[in-house]
Parts: sequence; C-alpha cells; structure tokens
Amino acid sequence: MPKALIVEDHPIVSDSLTNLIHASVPELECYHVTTAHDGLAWLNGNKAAIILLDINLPDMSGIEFGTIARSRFRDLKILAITSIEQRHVVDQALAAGINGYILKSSDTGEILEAVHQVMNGNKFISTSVADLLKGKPNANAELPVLTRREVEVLKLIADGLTNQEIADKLFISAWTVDSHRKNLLLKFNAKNTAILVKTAVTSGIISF
Amino acid sequence: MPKALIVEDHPIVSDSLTNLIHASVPELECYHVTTAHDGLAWLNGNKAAIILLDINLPDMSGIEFGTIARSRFRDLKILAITSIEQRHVVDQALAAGINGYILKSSDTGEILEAVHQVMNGNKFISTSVADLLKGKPNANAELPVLTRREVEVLKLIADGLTNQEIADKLFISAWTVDSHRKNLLLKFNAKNTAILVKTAVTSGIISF
DNA sequence: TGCAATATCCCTTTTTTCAGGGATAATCAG
DNA sequence: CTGATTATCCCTGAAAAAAGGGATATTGCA
Repeated sequence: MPKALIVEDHPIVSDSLTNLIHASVPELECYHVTTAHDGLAWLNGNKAAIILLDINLPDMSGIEFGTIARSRFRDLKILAITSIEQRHVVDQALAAGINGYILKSSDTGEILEAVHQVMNGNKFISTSVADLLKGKPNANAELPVLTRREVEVLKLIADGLTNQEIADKLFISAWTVDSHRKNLLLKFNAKNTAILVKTAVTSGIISF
Repeated sequence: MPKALIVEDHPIVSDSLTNLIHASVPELECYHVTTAHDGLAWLNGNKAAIILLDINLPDMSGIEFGTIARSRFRDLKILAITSIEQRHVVDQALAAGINGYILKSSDTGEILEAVHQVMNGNKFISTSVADLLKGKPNANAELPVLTRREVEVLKLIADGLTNQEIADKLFISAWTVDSHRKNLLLKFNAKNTAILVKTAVTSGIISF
C-alpha cells in the first residue's frame, strides 16, 4: 500500500489532510510527523509515494527539509502546502527540487488535484503562485542576488551597527563597509538605510 | 440550535474545525466565512454562540474584526485560533475583548476544551501563549506603546522618506518629524534608524 | 476644570550616511 | 589561463540623522 507522509506541525491541518486523503484517495496510507527531524527519520525506514510538506516547521524550514530529503532519496515526490506567497520562497522551493506548491487557502479540489499530479511525476503549481512566478502586474519586485559578504554586512546594518562598528567586527576598513553598503543600496534600488532594512526583512533575506 | 461561526480563509483549517465540532459538539451548527467582511455581514442576520477567528484574514486583521464585532454585539464569545505567537498580537487580541486564544499547533483536545470554556463565558488561553504573557525566560521584549502620529511617522521612515519629505507629506515642520523620530528611537531603545525599522517590521508594528 | 499626554516647533554640534568618483588583489568558473 | 565577479581600500563634499537641549498649544480623560 503506497504511503503518504505529512510533515506539518499544526494538528488541525494535518488531520484535515489525512481525512481528505482517506476520503478521496483511499489507496494512500497517511503517516504524520510534526518536525523535519522526525520526517527524515521516518524516511530512513519507509518509502513515501508522496510527501506533503509545510514550509514553516518548528525545527527547520521546509526548504531545508526538501533539500536534505532529496539529496538522500532522488525520486521523492514532494508537495509543498503552505500559506507563504512570497516569490523568493517559491523560487527556493522549486530550486530545492520540490514538485508541487499549493496554498493552504486552496480548496480541497485543488489540493487533491495537486496530490495526483505530483504522485504521477508531474509538477503542480497553484495558479495564484504561478502568477507570482510570471511577474504578473503587481508581483513582488525581483530580489537582488547578494554575495555572502553583502548579506553579512546587511545583517549588521539591520542590527544598528555603524560602518565603523561593522568594520571593527569584520576586521576590514570602514571604507570597505561603505562600499558594500552602497552596493546594497544600488542592488535593492533603495534610497536609504531605512527602506533597505525594511525590504530586507519583509522579503525574508534577514531572518528574524 | 446554537451556531458557531468560523472566520478563516484556509479551507483545510475550517474544514477540520467543522469536522471536529460536528464530531464532538454535535449540538453546534457550523457556519463558515472566509473574510472579516462576510463575517460581519453574517452577524447582522444571525446569533453566534461562539466565533472561531483566524487572526490573518485577507481583508483585515482578526483583531480589527474582533473590535468591530464586539462594538456591535456586546456579549459575543470569540475564540482566536491562529499560528501567531507574538506577545503584542496576543495583547492586542485580549485588549479587543477576545475571550480565548489558542494556537493552530494545539491538539484537538485543547481546541475542544477552549471551545467549551469560551462558550460557557470563561477565558481560555493556550498554555504556551500564557507563558508569553507571563514574560517567561526568553519572552519578546516589551514593545513600546506608540501614539497614532508616531506610528504614522514610523511607517514613512520605513518607506525611506527623509524628515523633510515626511514633513511635507504631513504638513508639519521637519523639526516636528525630528522630535517624533527621537521619541521613536527612545521608546524602542534603538540606536539608529536601521534597527528601529528592523524592530518595527519584525514585531509587526509595520504591516508588510 | 485641570492635569497629563500628545503634538507641535525651534536651535546647535557631532556623527553618520549618501553620492560621486577610482583602484587593486583574490577567487572562481569556463 | 583568462575574464568576470568579489572583496578590499581610498578620497571628497553634501545631506541627513543623532544627541543634546528647550518651549508652547492641544486634546482627552479623570
């Protein structure tokens, strides 16, 4: 009997998914874990026909889980089911080899459709999410690609350090920090530190 | 027959709540809306024994919904059920007269217990949420109370406007904006704009 | 009514950021 | 190897914010 693994820390959501699958895809046997850690352990002893994956997990992000799981088991079918509608999260999820991405606000029909498609080896992206990816009308502005150093500096800026303080902490010159700062402003098309930090936080580049 | 109103935009969550109540509290009839707006409309024609309320709604926050609903119907029983575990949100919810606050990560037993308690006129706060309120170990730092004007200025600062630009927009002097800015730095105990904005965004004072 | 909180306006000095350059190693992928 | 990217360092001048005062209306609540 094929097995479905639900990785989700909200009981009401996982219960609902379990019921839904029981009712509509009775040939699938549902298993349930609440953490990424437990999920990886489960995978060591079981073969999953499909994994239903939340992106917000208590111990690590669903993206990380997906990356690790796929590195161990090449042919996993992973369907992300989450309430996150941010471009960069979807991008990361797809880059991590996730096969489907739907929202918790999807109706049950769409969820079942996604489960079927993903189990059959296809990709399934929620239409509202697909719009995001296409850069439709008011889609989020593209996020710039930052270097490691730039991310490092950005975080320290957001923590309220001045150029000089950052320079001391990273053992570099304040001029260098200033260069990174200017590049950050340029890449984000930001006028000043305030909106730079706001954008960085809201877009998830800075974890809080 | 007493009625329960579920205000929740994620079908899988509302379905699950409906099933749970059907199974365990059969004397309650479940109704379901996905927006605060529809919820208020429903209340105009119906009497709810209890409202199960999500905090993240598409059209307004659950807090606002609670405030408006209570101003119209004094004796409503409102149970917030959400995944938000931030101090200031819980504080706001209680201030808005919400009778119970539980998390989506609660097990079904706790959810049912909360429903019963709230319907009977008691308060019910999830233990993990109660810990937050008690200022346990690593509780979030207290957030300062801001005036309306300060919030207004804070948002414009976070949008990258300079004091002068804010002054022009609000038809006040740049000196005044500077005063507000200094008060904000003081209230947040922030050293500069960067960490001020970061704190404001991560704590939810600035909606994104 | 009267006090407290809020909102407003004003000044100086110092620090920091912003905008405009330019330049040289190190690293890394094709 | 080579060229592109990254990280580093440097300069100037203007603009803005931070720190430090102080002062006067207005408003809302007790």
